[in-house]
Amino acid sequence: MRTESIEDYLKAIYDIQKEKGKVSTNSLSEKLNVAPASVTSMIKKLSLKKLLTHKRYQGVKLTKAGQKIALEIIRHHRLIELYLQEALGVPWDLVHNEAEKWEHVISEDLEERIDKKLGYPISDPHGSPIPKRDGTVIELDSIPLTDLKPGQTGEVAKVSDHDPKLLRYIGDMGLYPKAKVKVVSVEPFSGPLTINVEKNKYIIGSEAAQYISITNIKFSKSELI
Amino acid sequence: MRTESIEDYLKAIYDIQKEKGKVSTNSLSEKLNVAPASVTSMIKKLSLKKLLTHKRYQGVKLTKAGQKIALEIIRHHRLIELYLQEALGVPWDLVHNEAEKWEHVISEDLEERIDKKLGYPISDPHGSPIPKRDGTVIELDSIPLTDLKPGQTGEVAKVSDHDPKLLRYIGDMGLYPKAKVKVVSVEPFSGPLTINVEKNKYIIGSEAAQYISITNIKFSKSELI
DNA sequence: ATTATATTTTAGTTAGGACTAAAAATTAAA
DNA sequence: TTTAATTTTTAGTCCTAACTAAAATATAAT
Repeated sequence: MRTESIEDYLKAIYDIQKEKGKVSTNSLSEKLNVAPASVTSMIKKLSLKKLLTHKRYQGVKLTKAGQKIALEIIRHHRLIELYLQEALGVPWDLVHNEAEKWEHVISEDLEERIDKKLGYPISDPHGSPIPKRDGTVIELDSIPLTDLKPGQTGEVAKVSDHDPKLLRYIGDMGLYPKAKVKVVSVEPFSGPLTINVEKNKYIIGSEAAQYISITNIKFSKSELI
Repeated sequence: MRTESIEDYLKAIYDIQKEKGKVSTNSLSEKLNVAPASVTSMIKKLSLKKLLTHKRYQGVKLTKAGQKIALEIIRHHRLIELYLQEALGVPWDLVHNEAEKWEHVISEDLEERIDKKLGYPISDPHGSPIPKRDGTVIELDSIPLTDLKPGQTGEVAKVSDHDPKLLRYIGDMGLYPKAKVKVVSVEPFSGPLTINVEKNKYIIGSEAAQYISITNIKFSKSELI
């Protein structure tokens, strides 16, 4: 059987694999907010179902079958996020939680209708790519805003979507995907960054800046962008 | 806690109460497709939670609190059905199953957005009234199509929504809510009915006709409607 | 190399919600 | 009213997926 819980685990594994490479029991425990022991037993089950492989103390890895399910759910999630924003005006800091539930119960037929309605989009409101039905995903490479040097410009590729408060903060500065950013200065010791977003100047803490990914990086001498 | 299962029971109880008056353990068992023994234990739990009262061998009755939840879920269900049809073109025989899942996970905020988008509608695609947020429901009274006598006309108030095949059959004859119907003749021994729908003539079995409710009944001598 | 720390797993519970089989209570029929 | 049929409840299991506490294994530090 394919429970909601199983889908959540597979999705989490996919995400962590992408982010950190290694998927440990503890990282899953933290991401899913369950005790490590619970993760162990679920890993055992998923392994039996051949949805992942597991080497003790070296983490887990999705099989083809496991990844297929993970991508299907992620596709649901991101299509739903975008749909809620576009069609129903749900603010971008709330779409995530709503999608988190709906993603498990939407039919393939409805998924297809939504996809069509949106014109077969390639990314969600936070800039993450929407996997295709066949499991293709195009991840653009990007680096954290904190890695830019003063004088460098780029555009927002994606932002982390898990904390609504953070999203509201980021949104207030206009840091949506595709927004042009220039780093004006960076304070030492992980201090705040002074940036220009489109024509406006902001100061942003490195904590928050970490969650913003930038692509298309260039160097610019101009005061503006 | 308010689980999906609990919500399903409360909804089923509300429906049966409306339909048959008495809500027995067996009727719930049948409607929910679970064993009678399972119903008994759930009734015990819901009774403890003060969501219903129960007199042995006389059935259950929702409390105010129980009815409130039931109506909230039914409201979700019907709003979602209509939304899927209107906004995404989901055919009316499929909206029920889709809504059956989504109804449990939609937020009140999203419910409100959908309600607004639809212009605060009063009934779903099958003609059932959409309860208001405050728990108000306006049920129009109507009788089964099988109860009409030859020569009587009326309009479709609502149709049963549980069987997609039945709905497709009904839909093919144009028997949507508000459609004008005239009963031309009725064969004895629960035989088929000859009816006019708008301008077209059909023969429909009494089995199917039972699930179509008619309102606004009049007598007409005209051949047409 | 030995100790300390961190990570993972085992063992044993718990809660929700279903099931079957059998007993008990109620209603209907003879 | 006694028997028969129906309805409901008990009793005991099972499965999923969480939990805590304690044991085992790996990694890091002295």
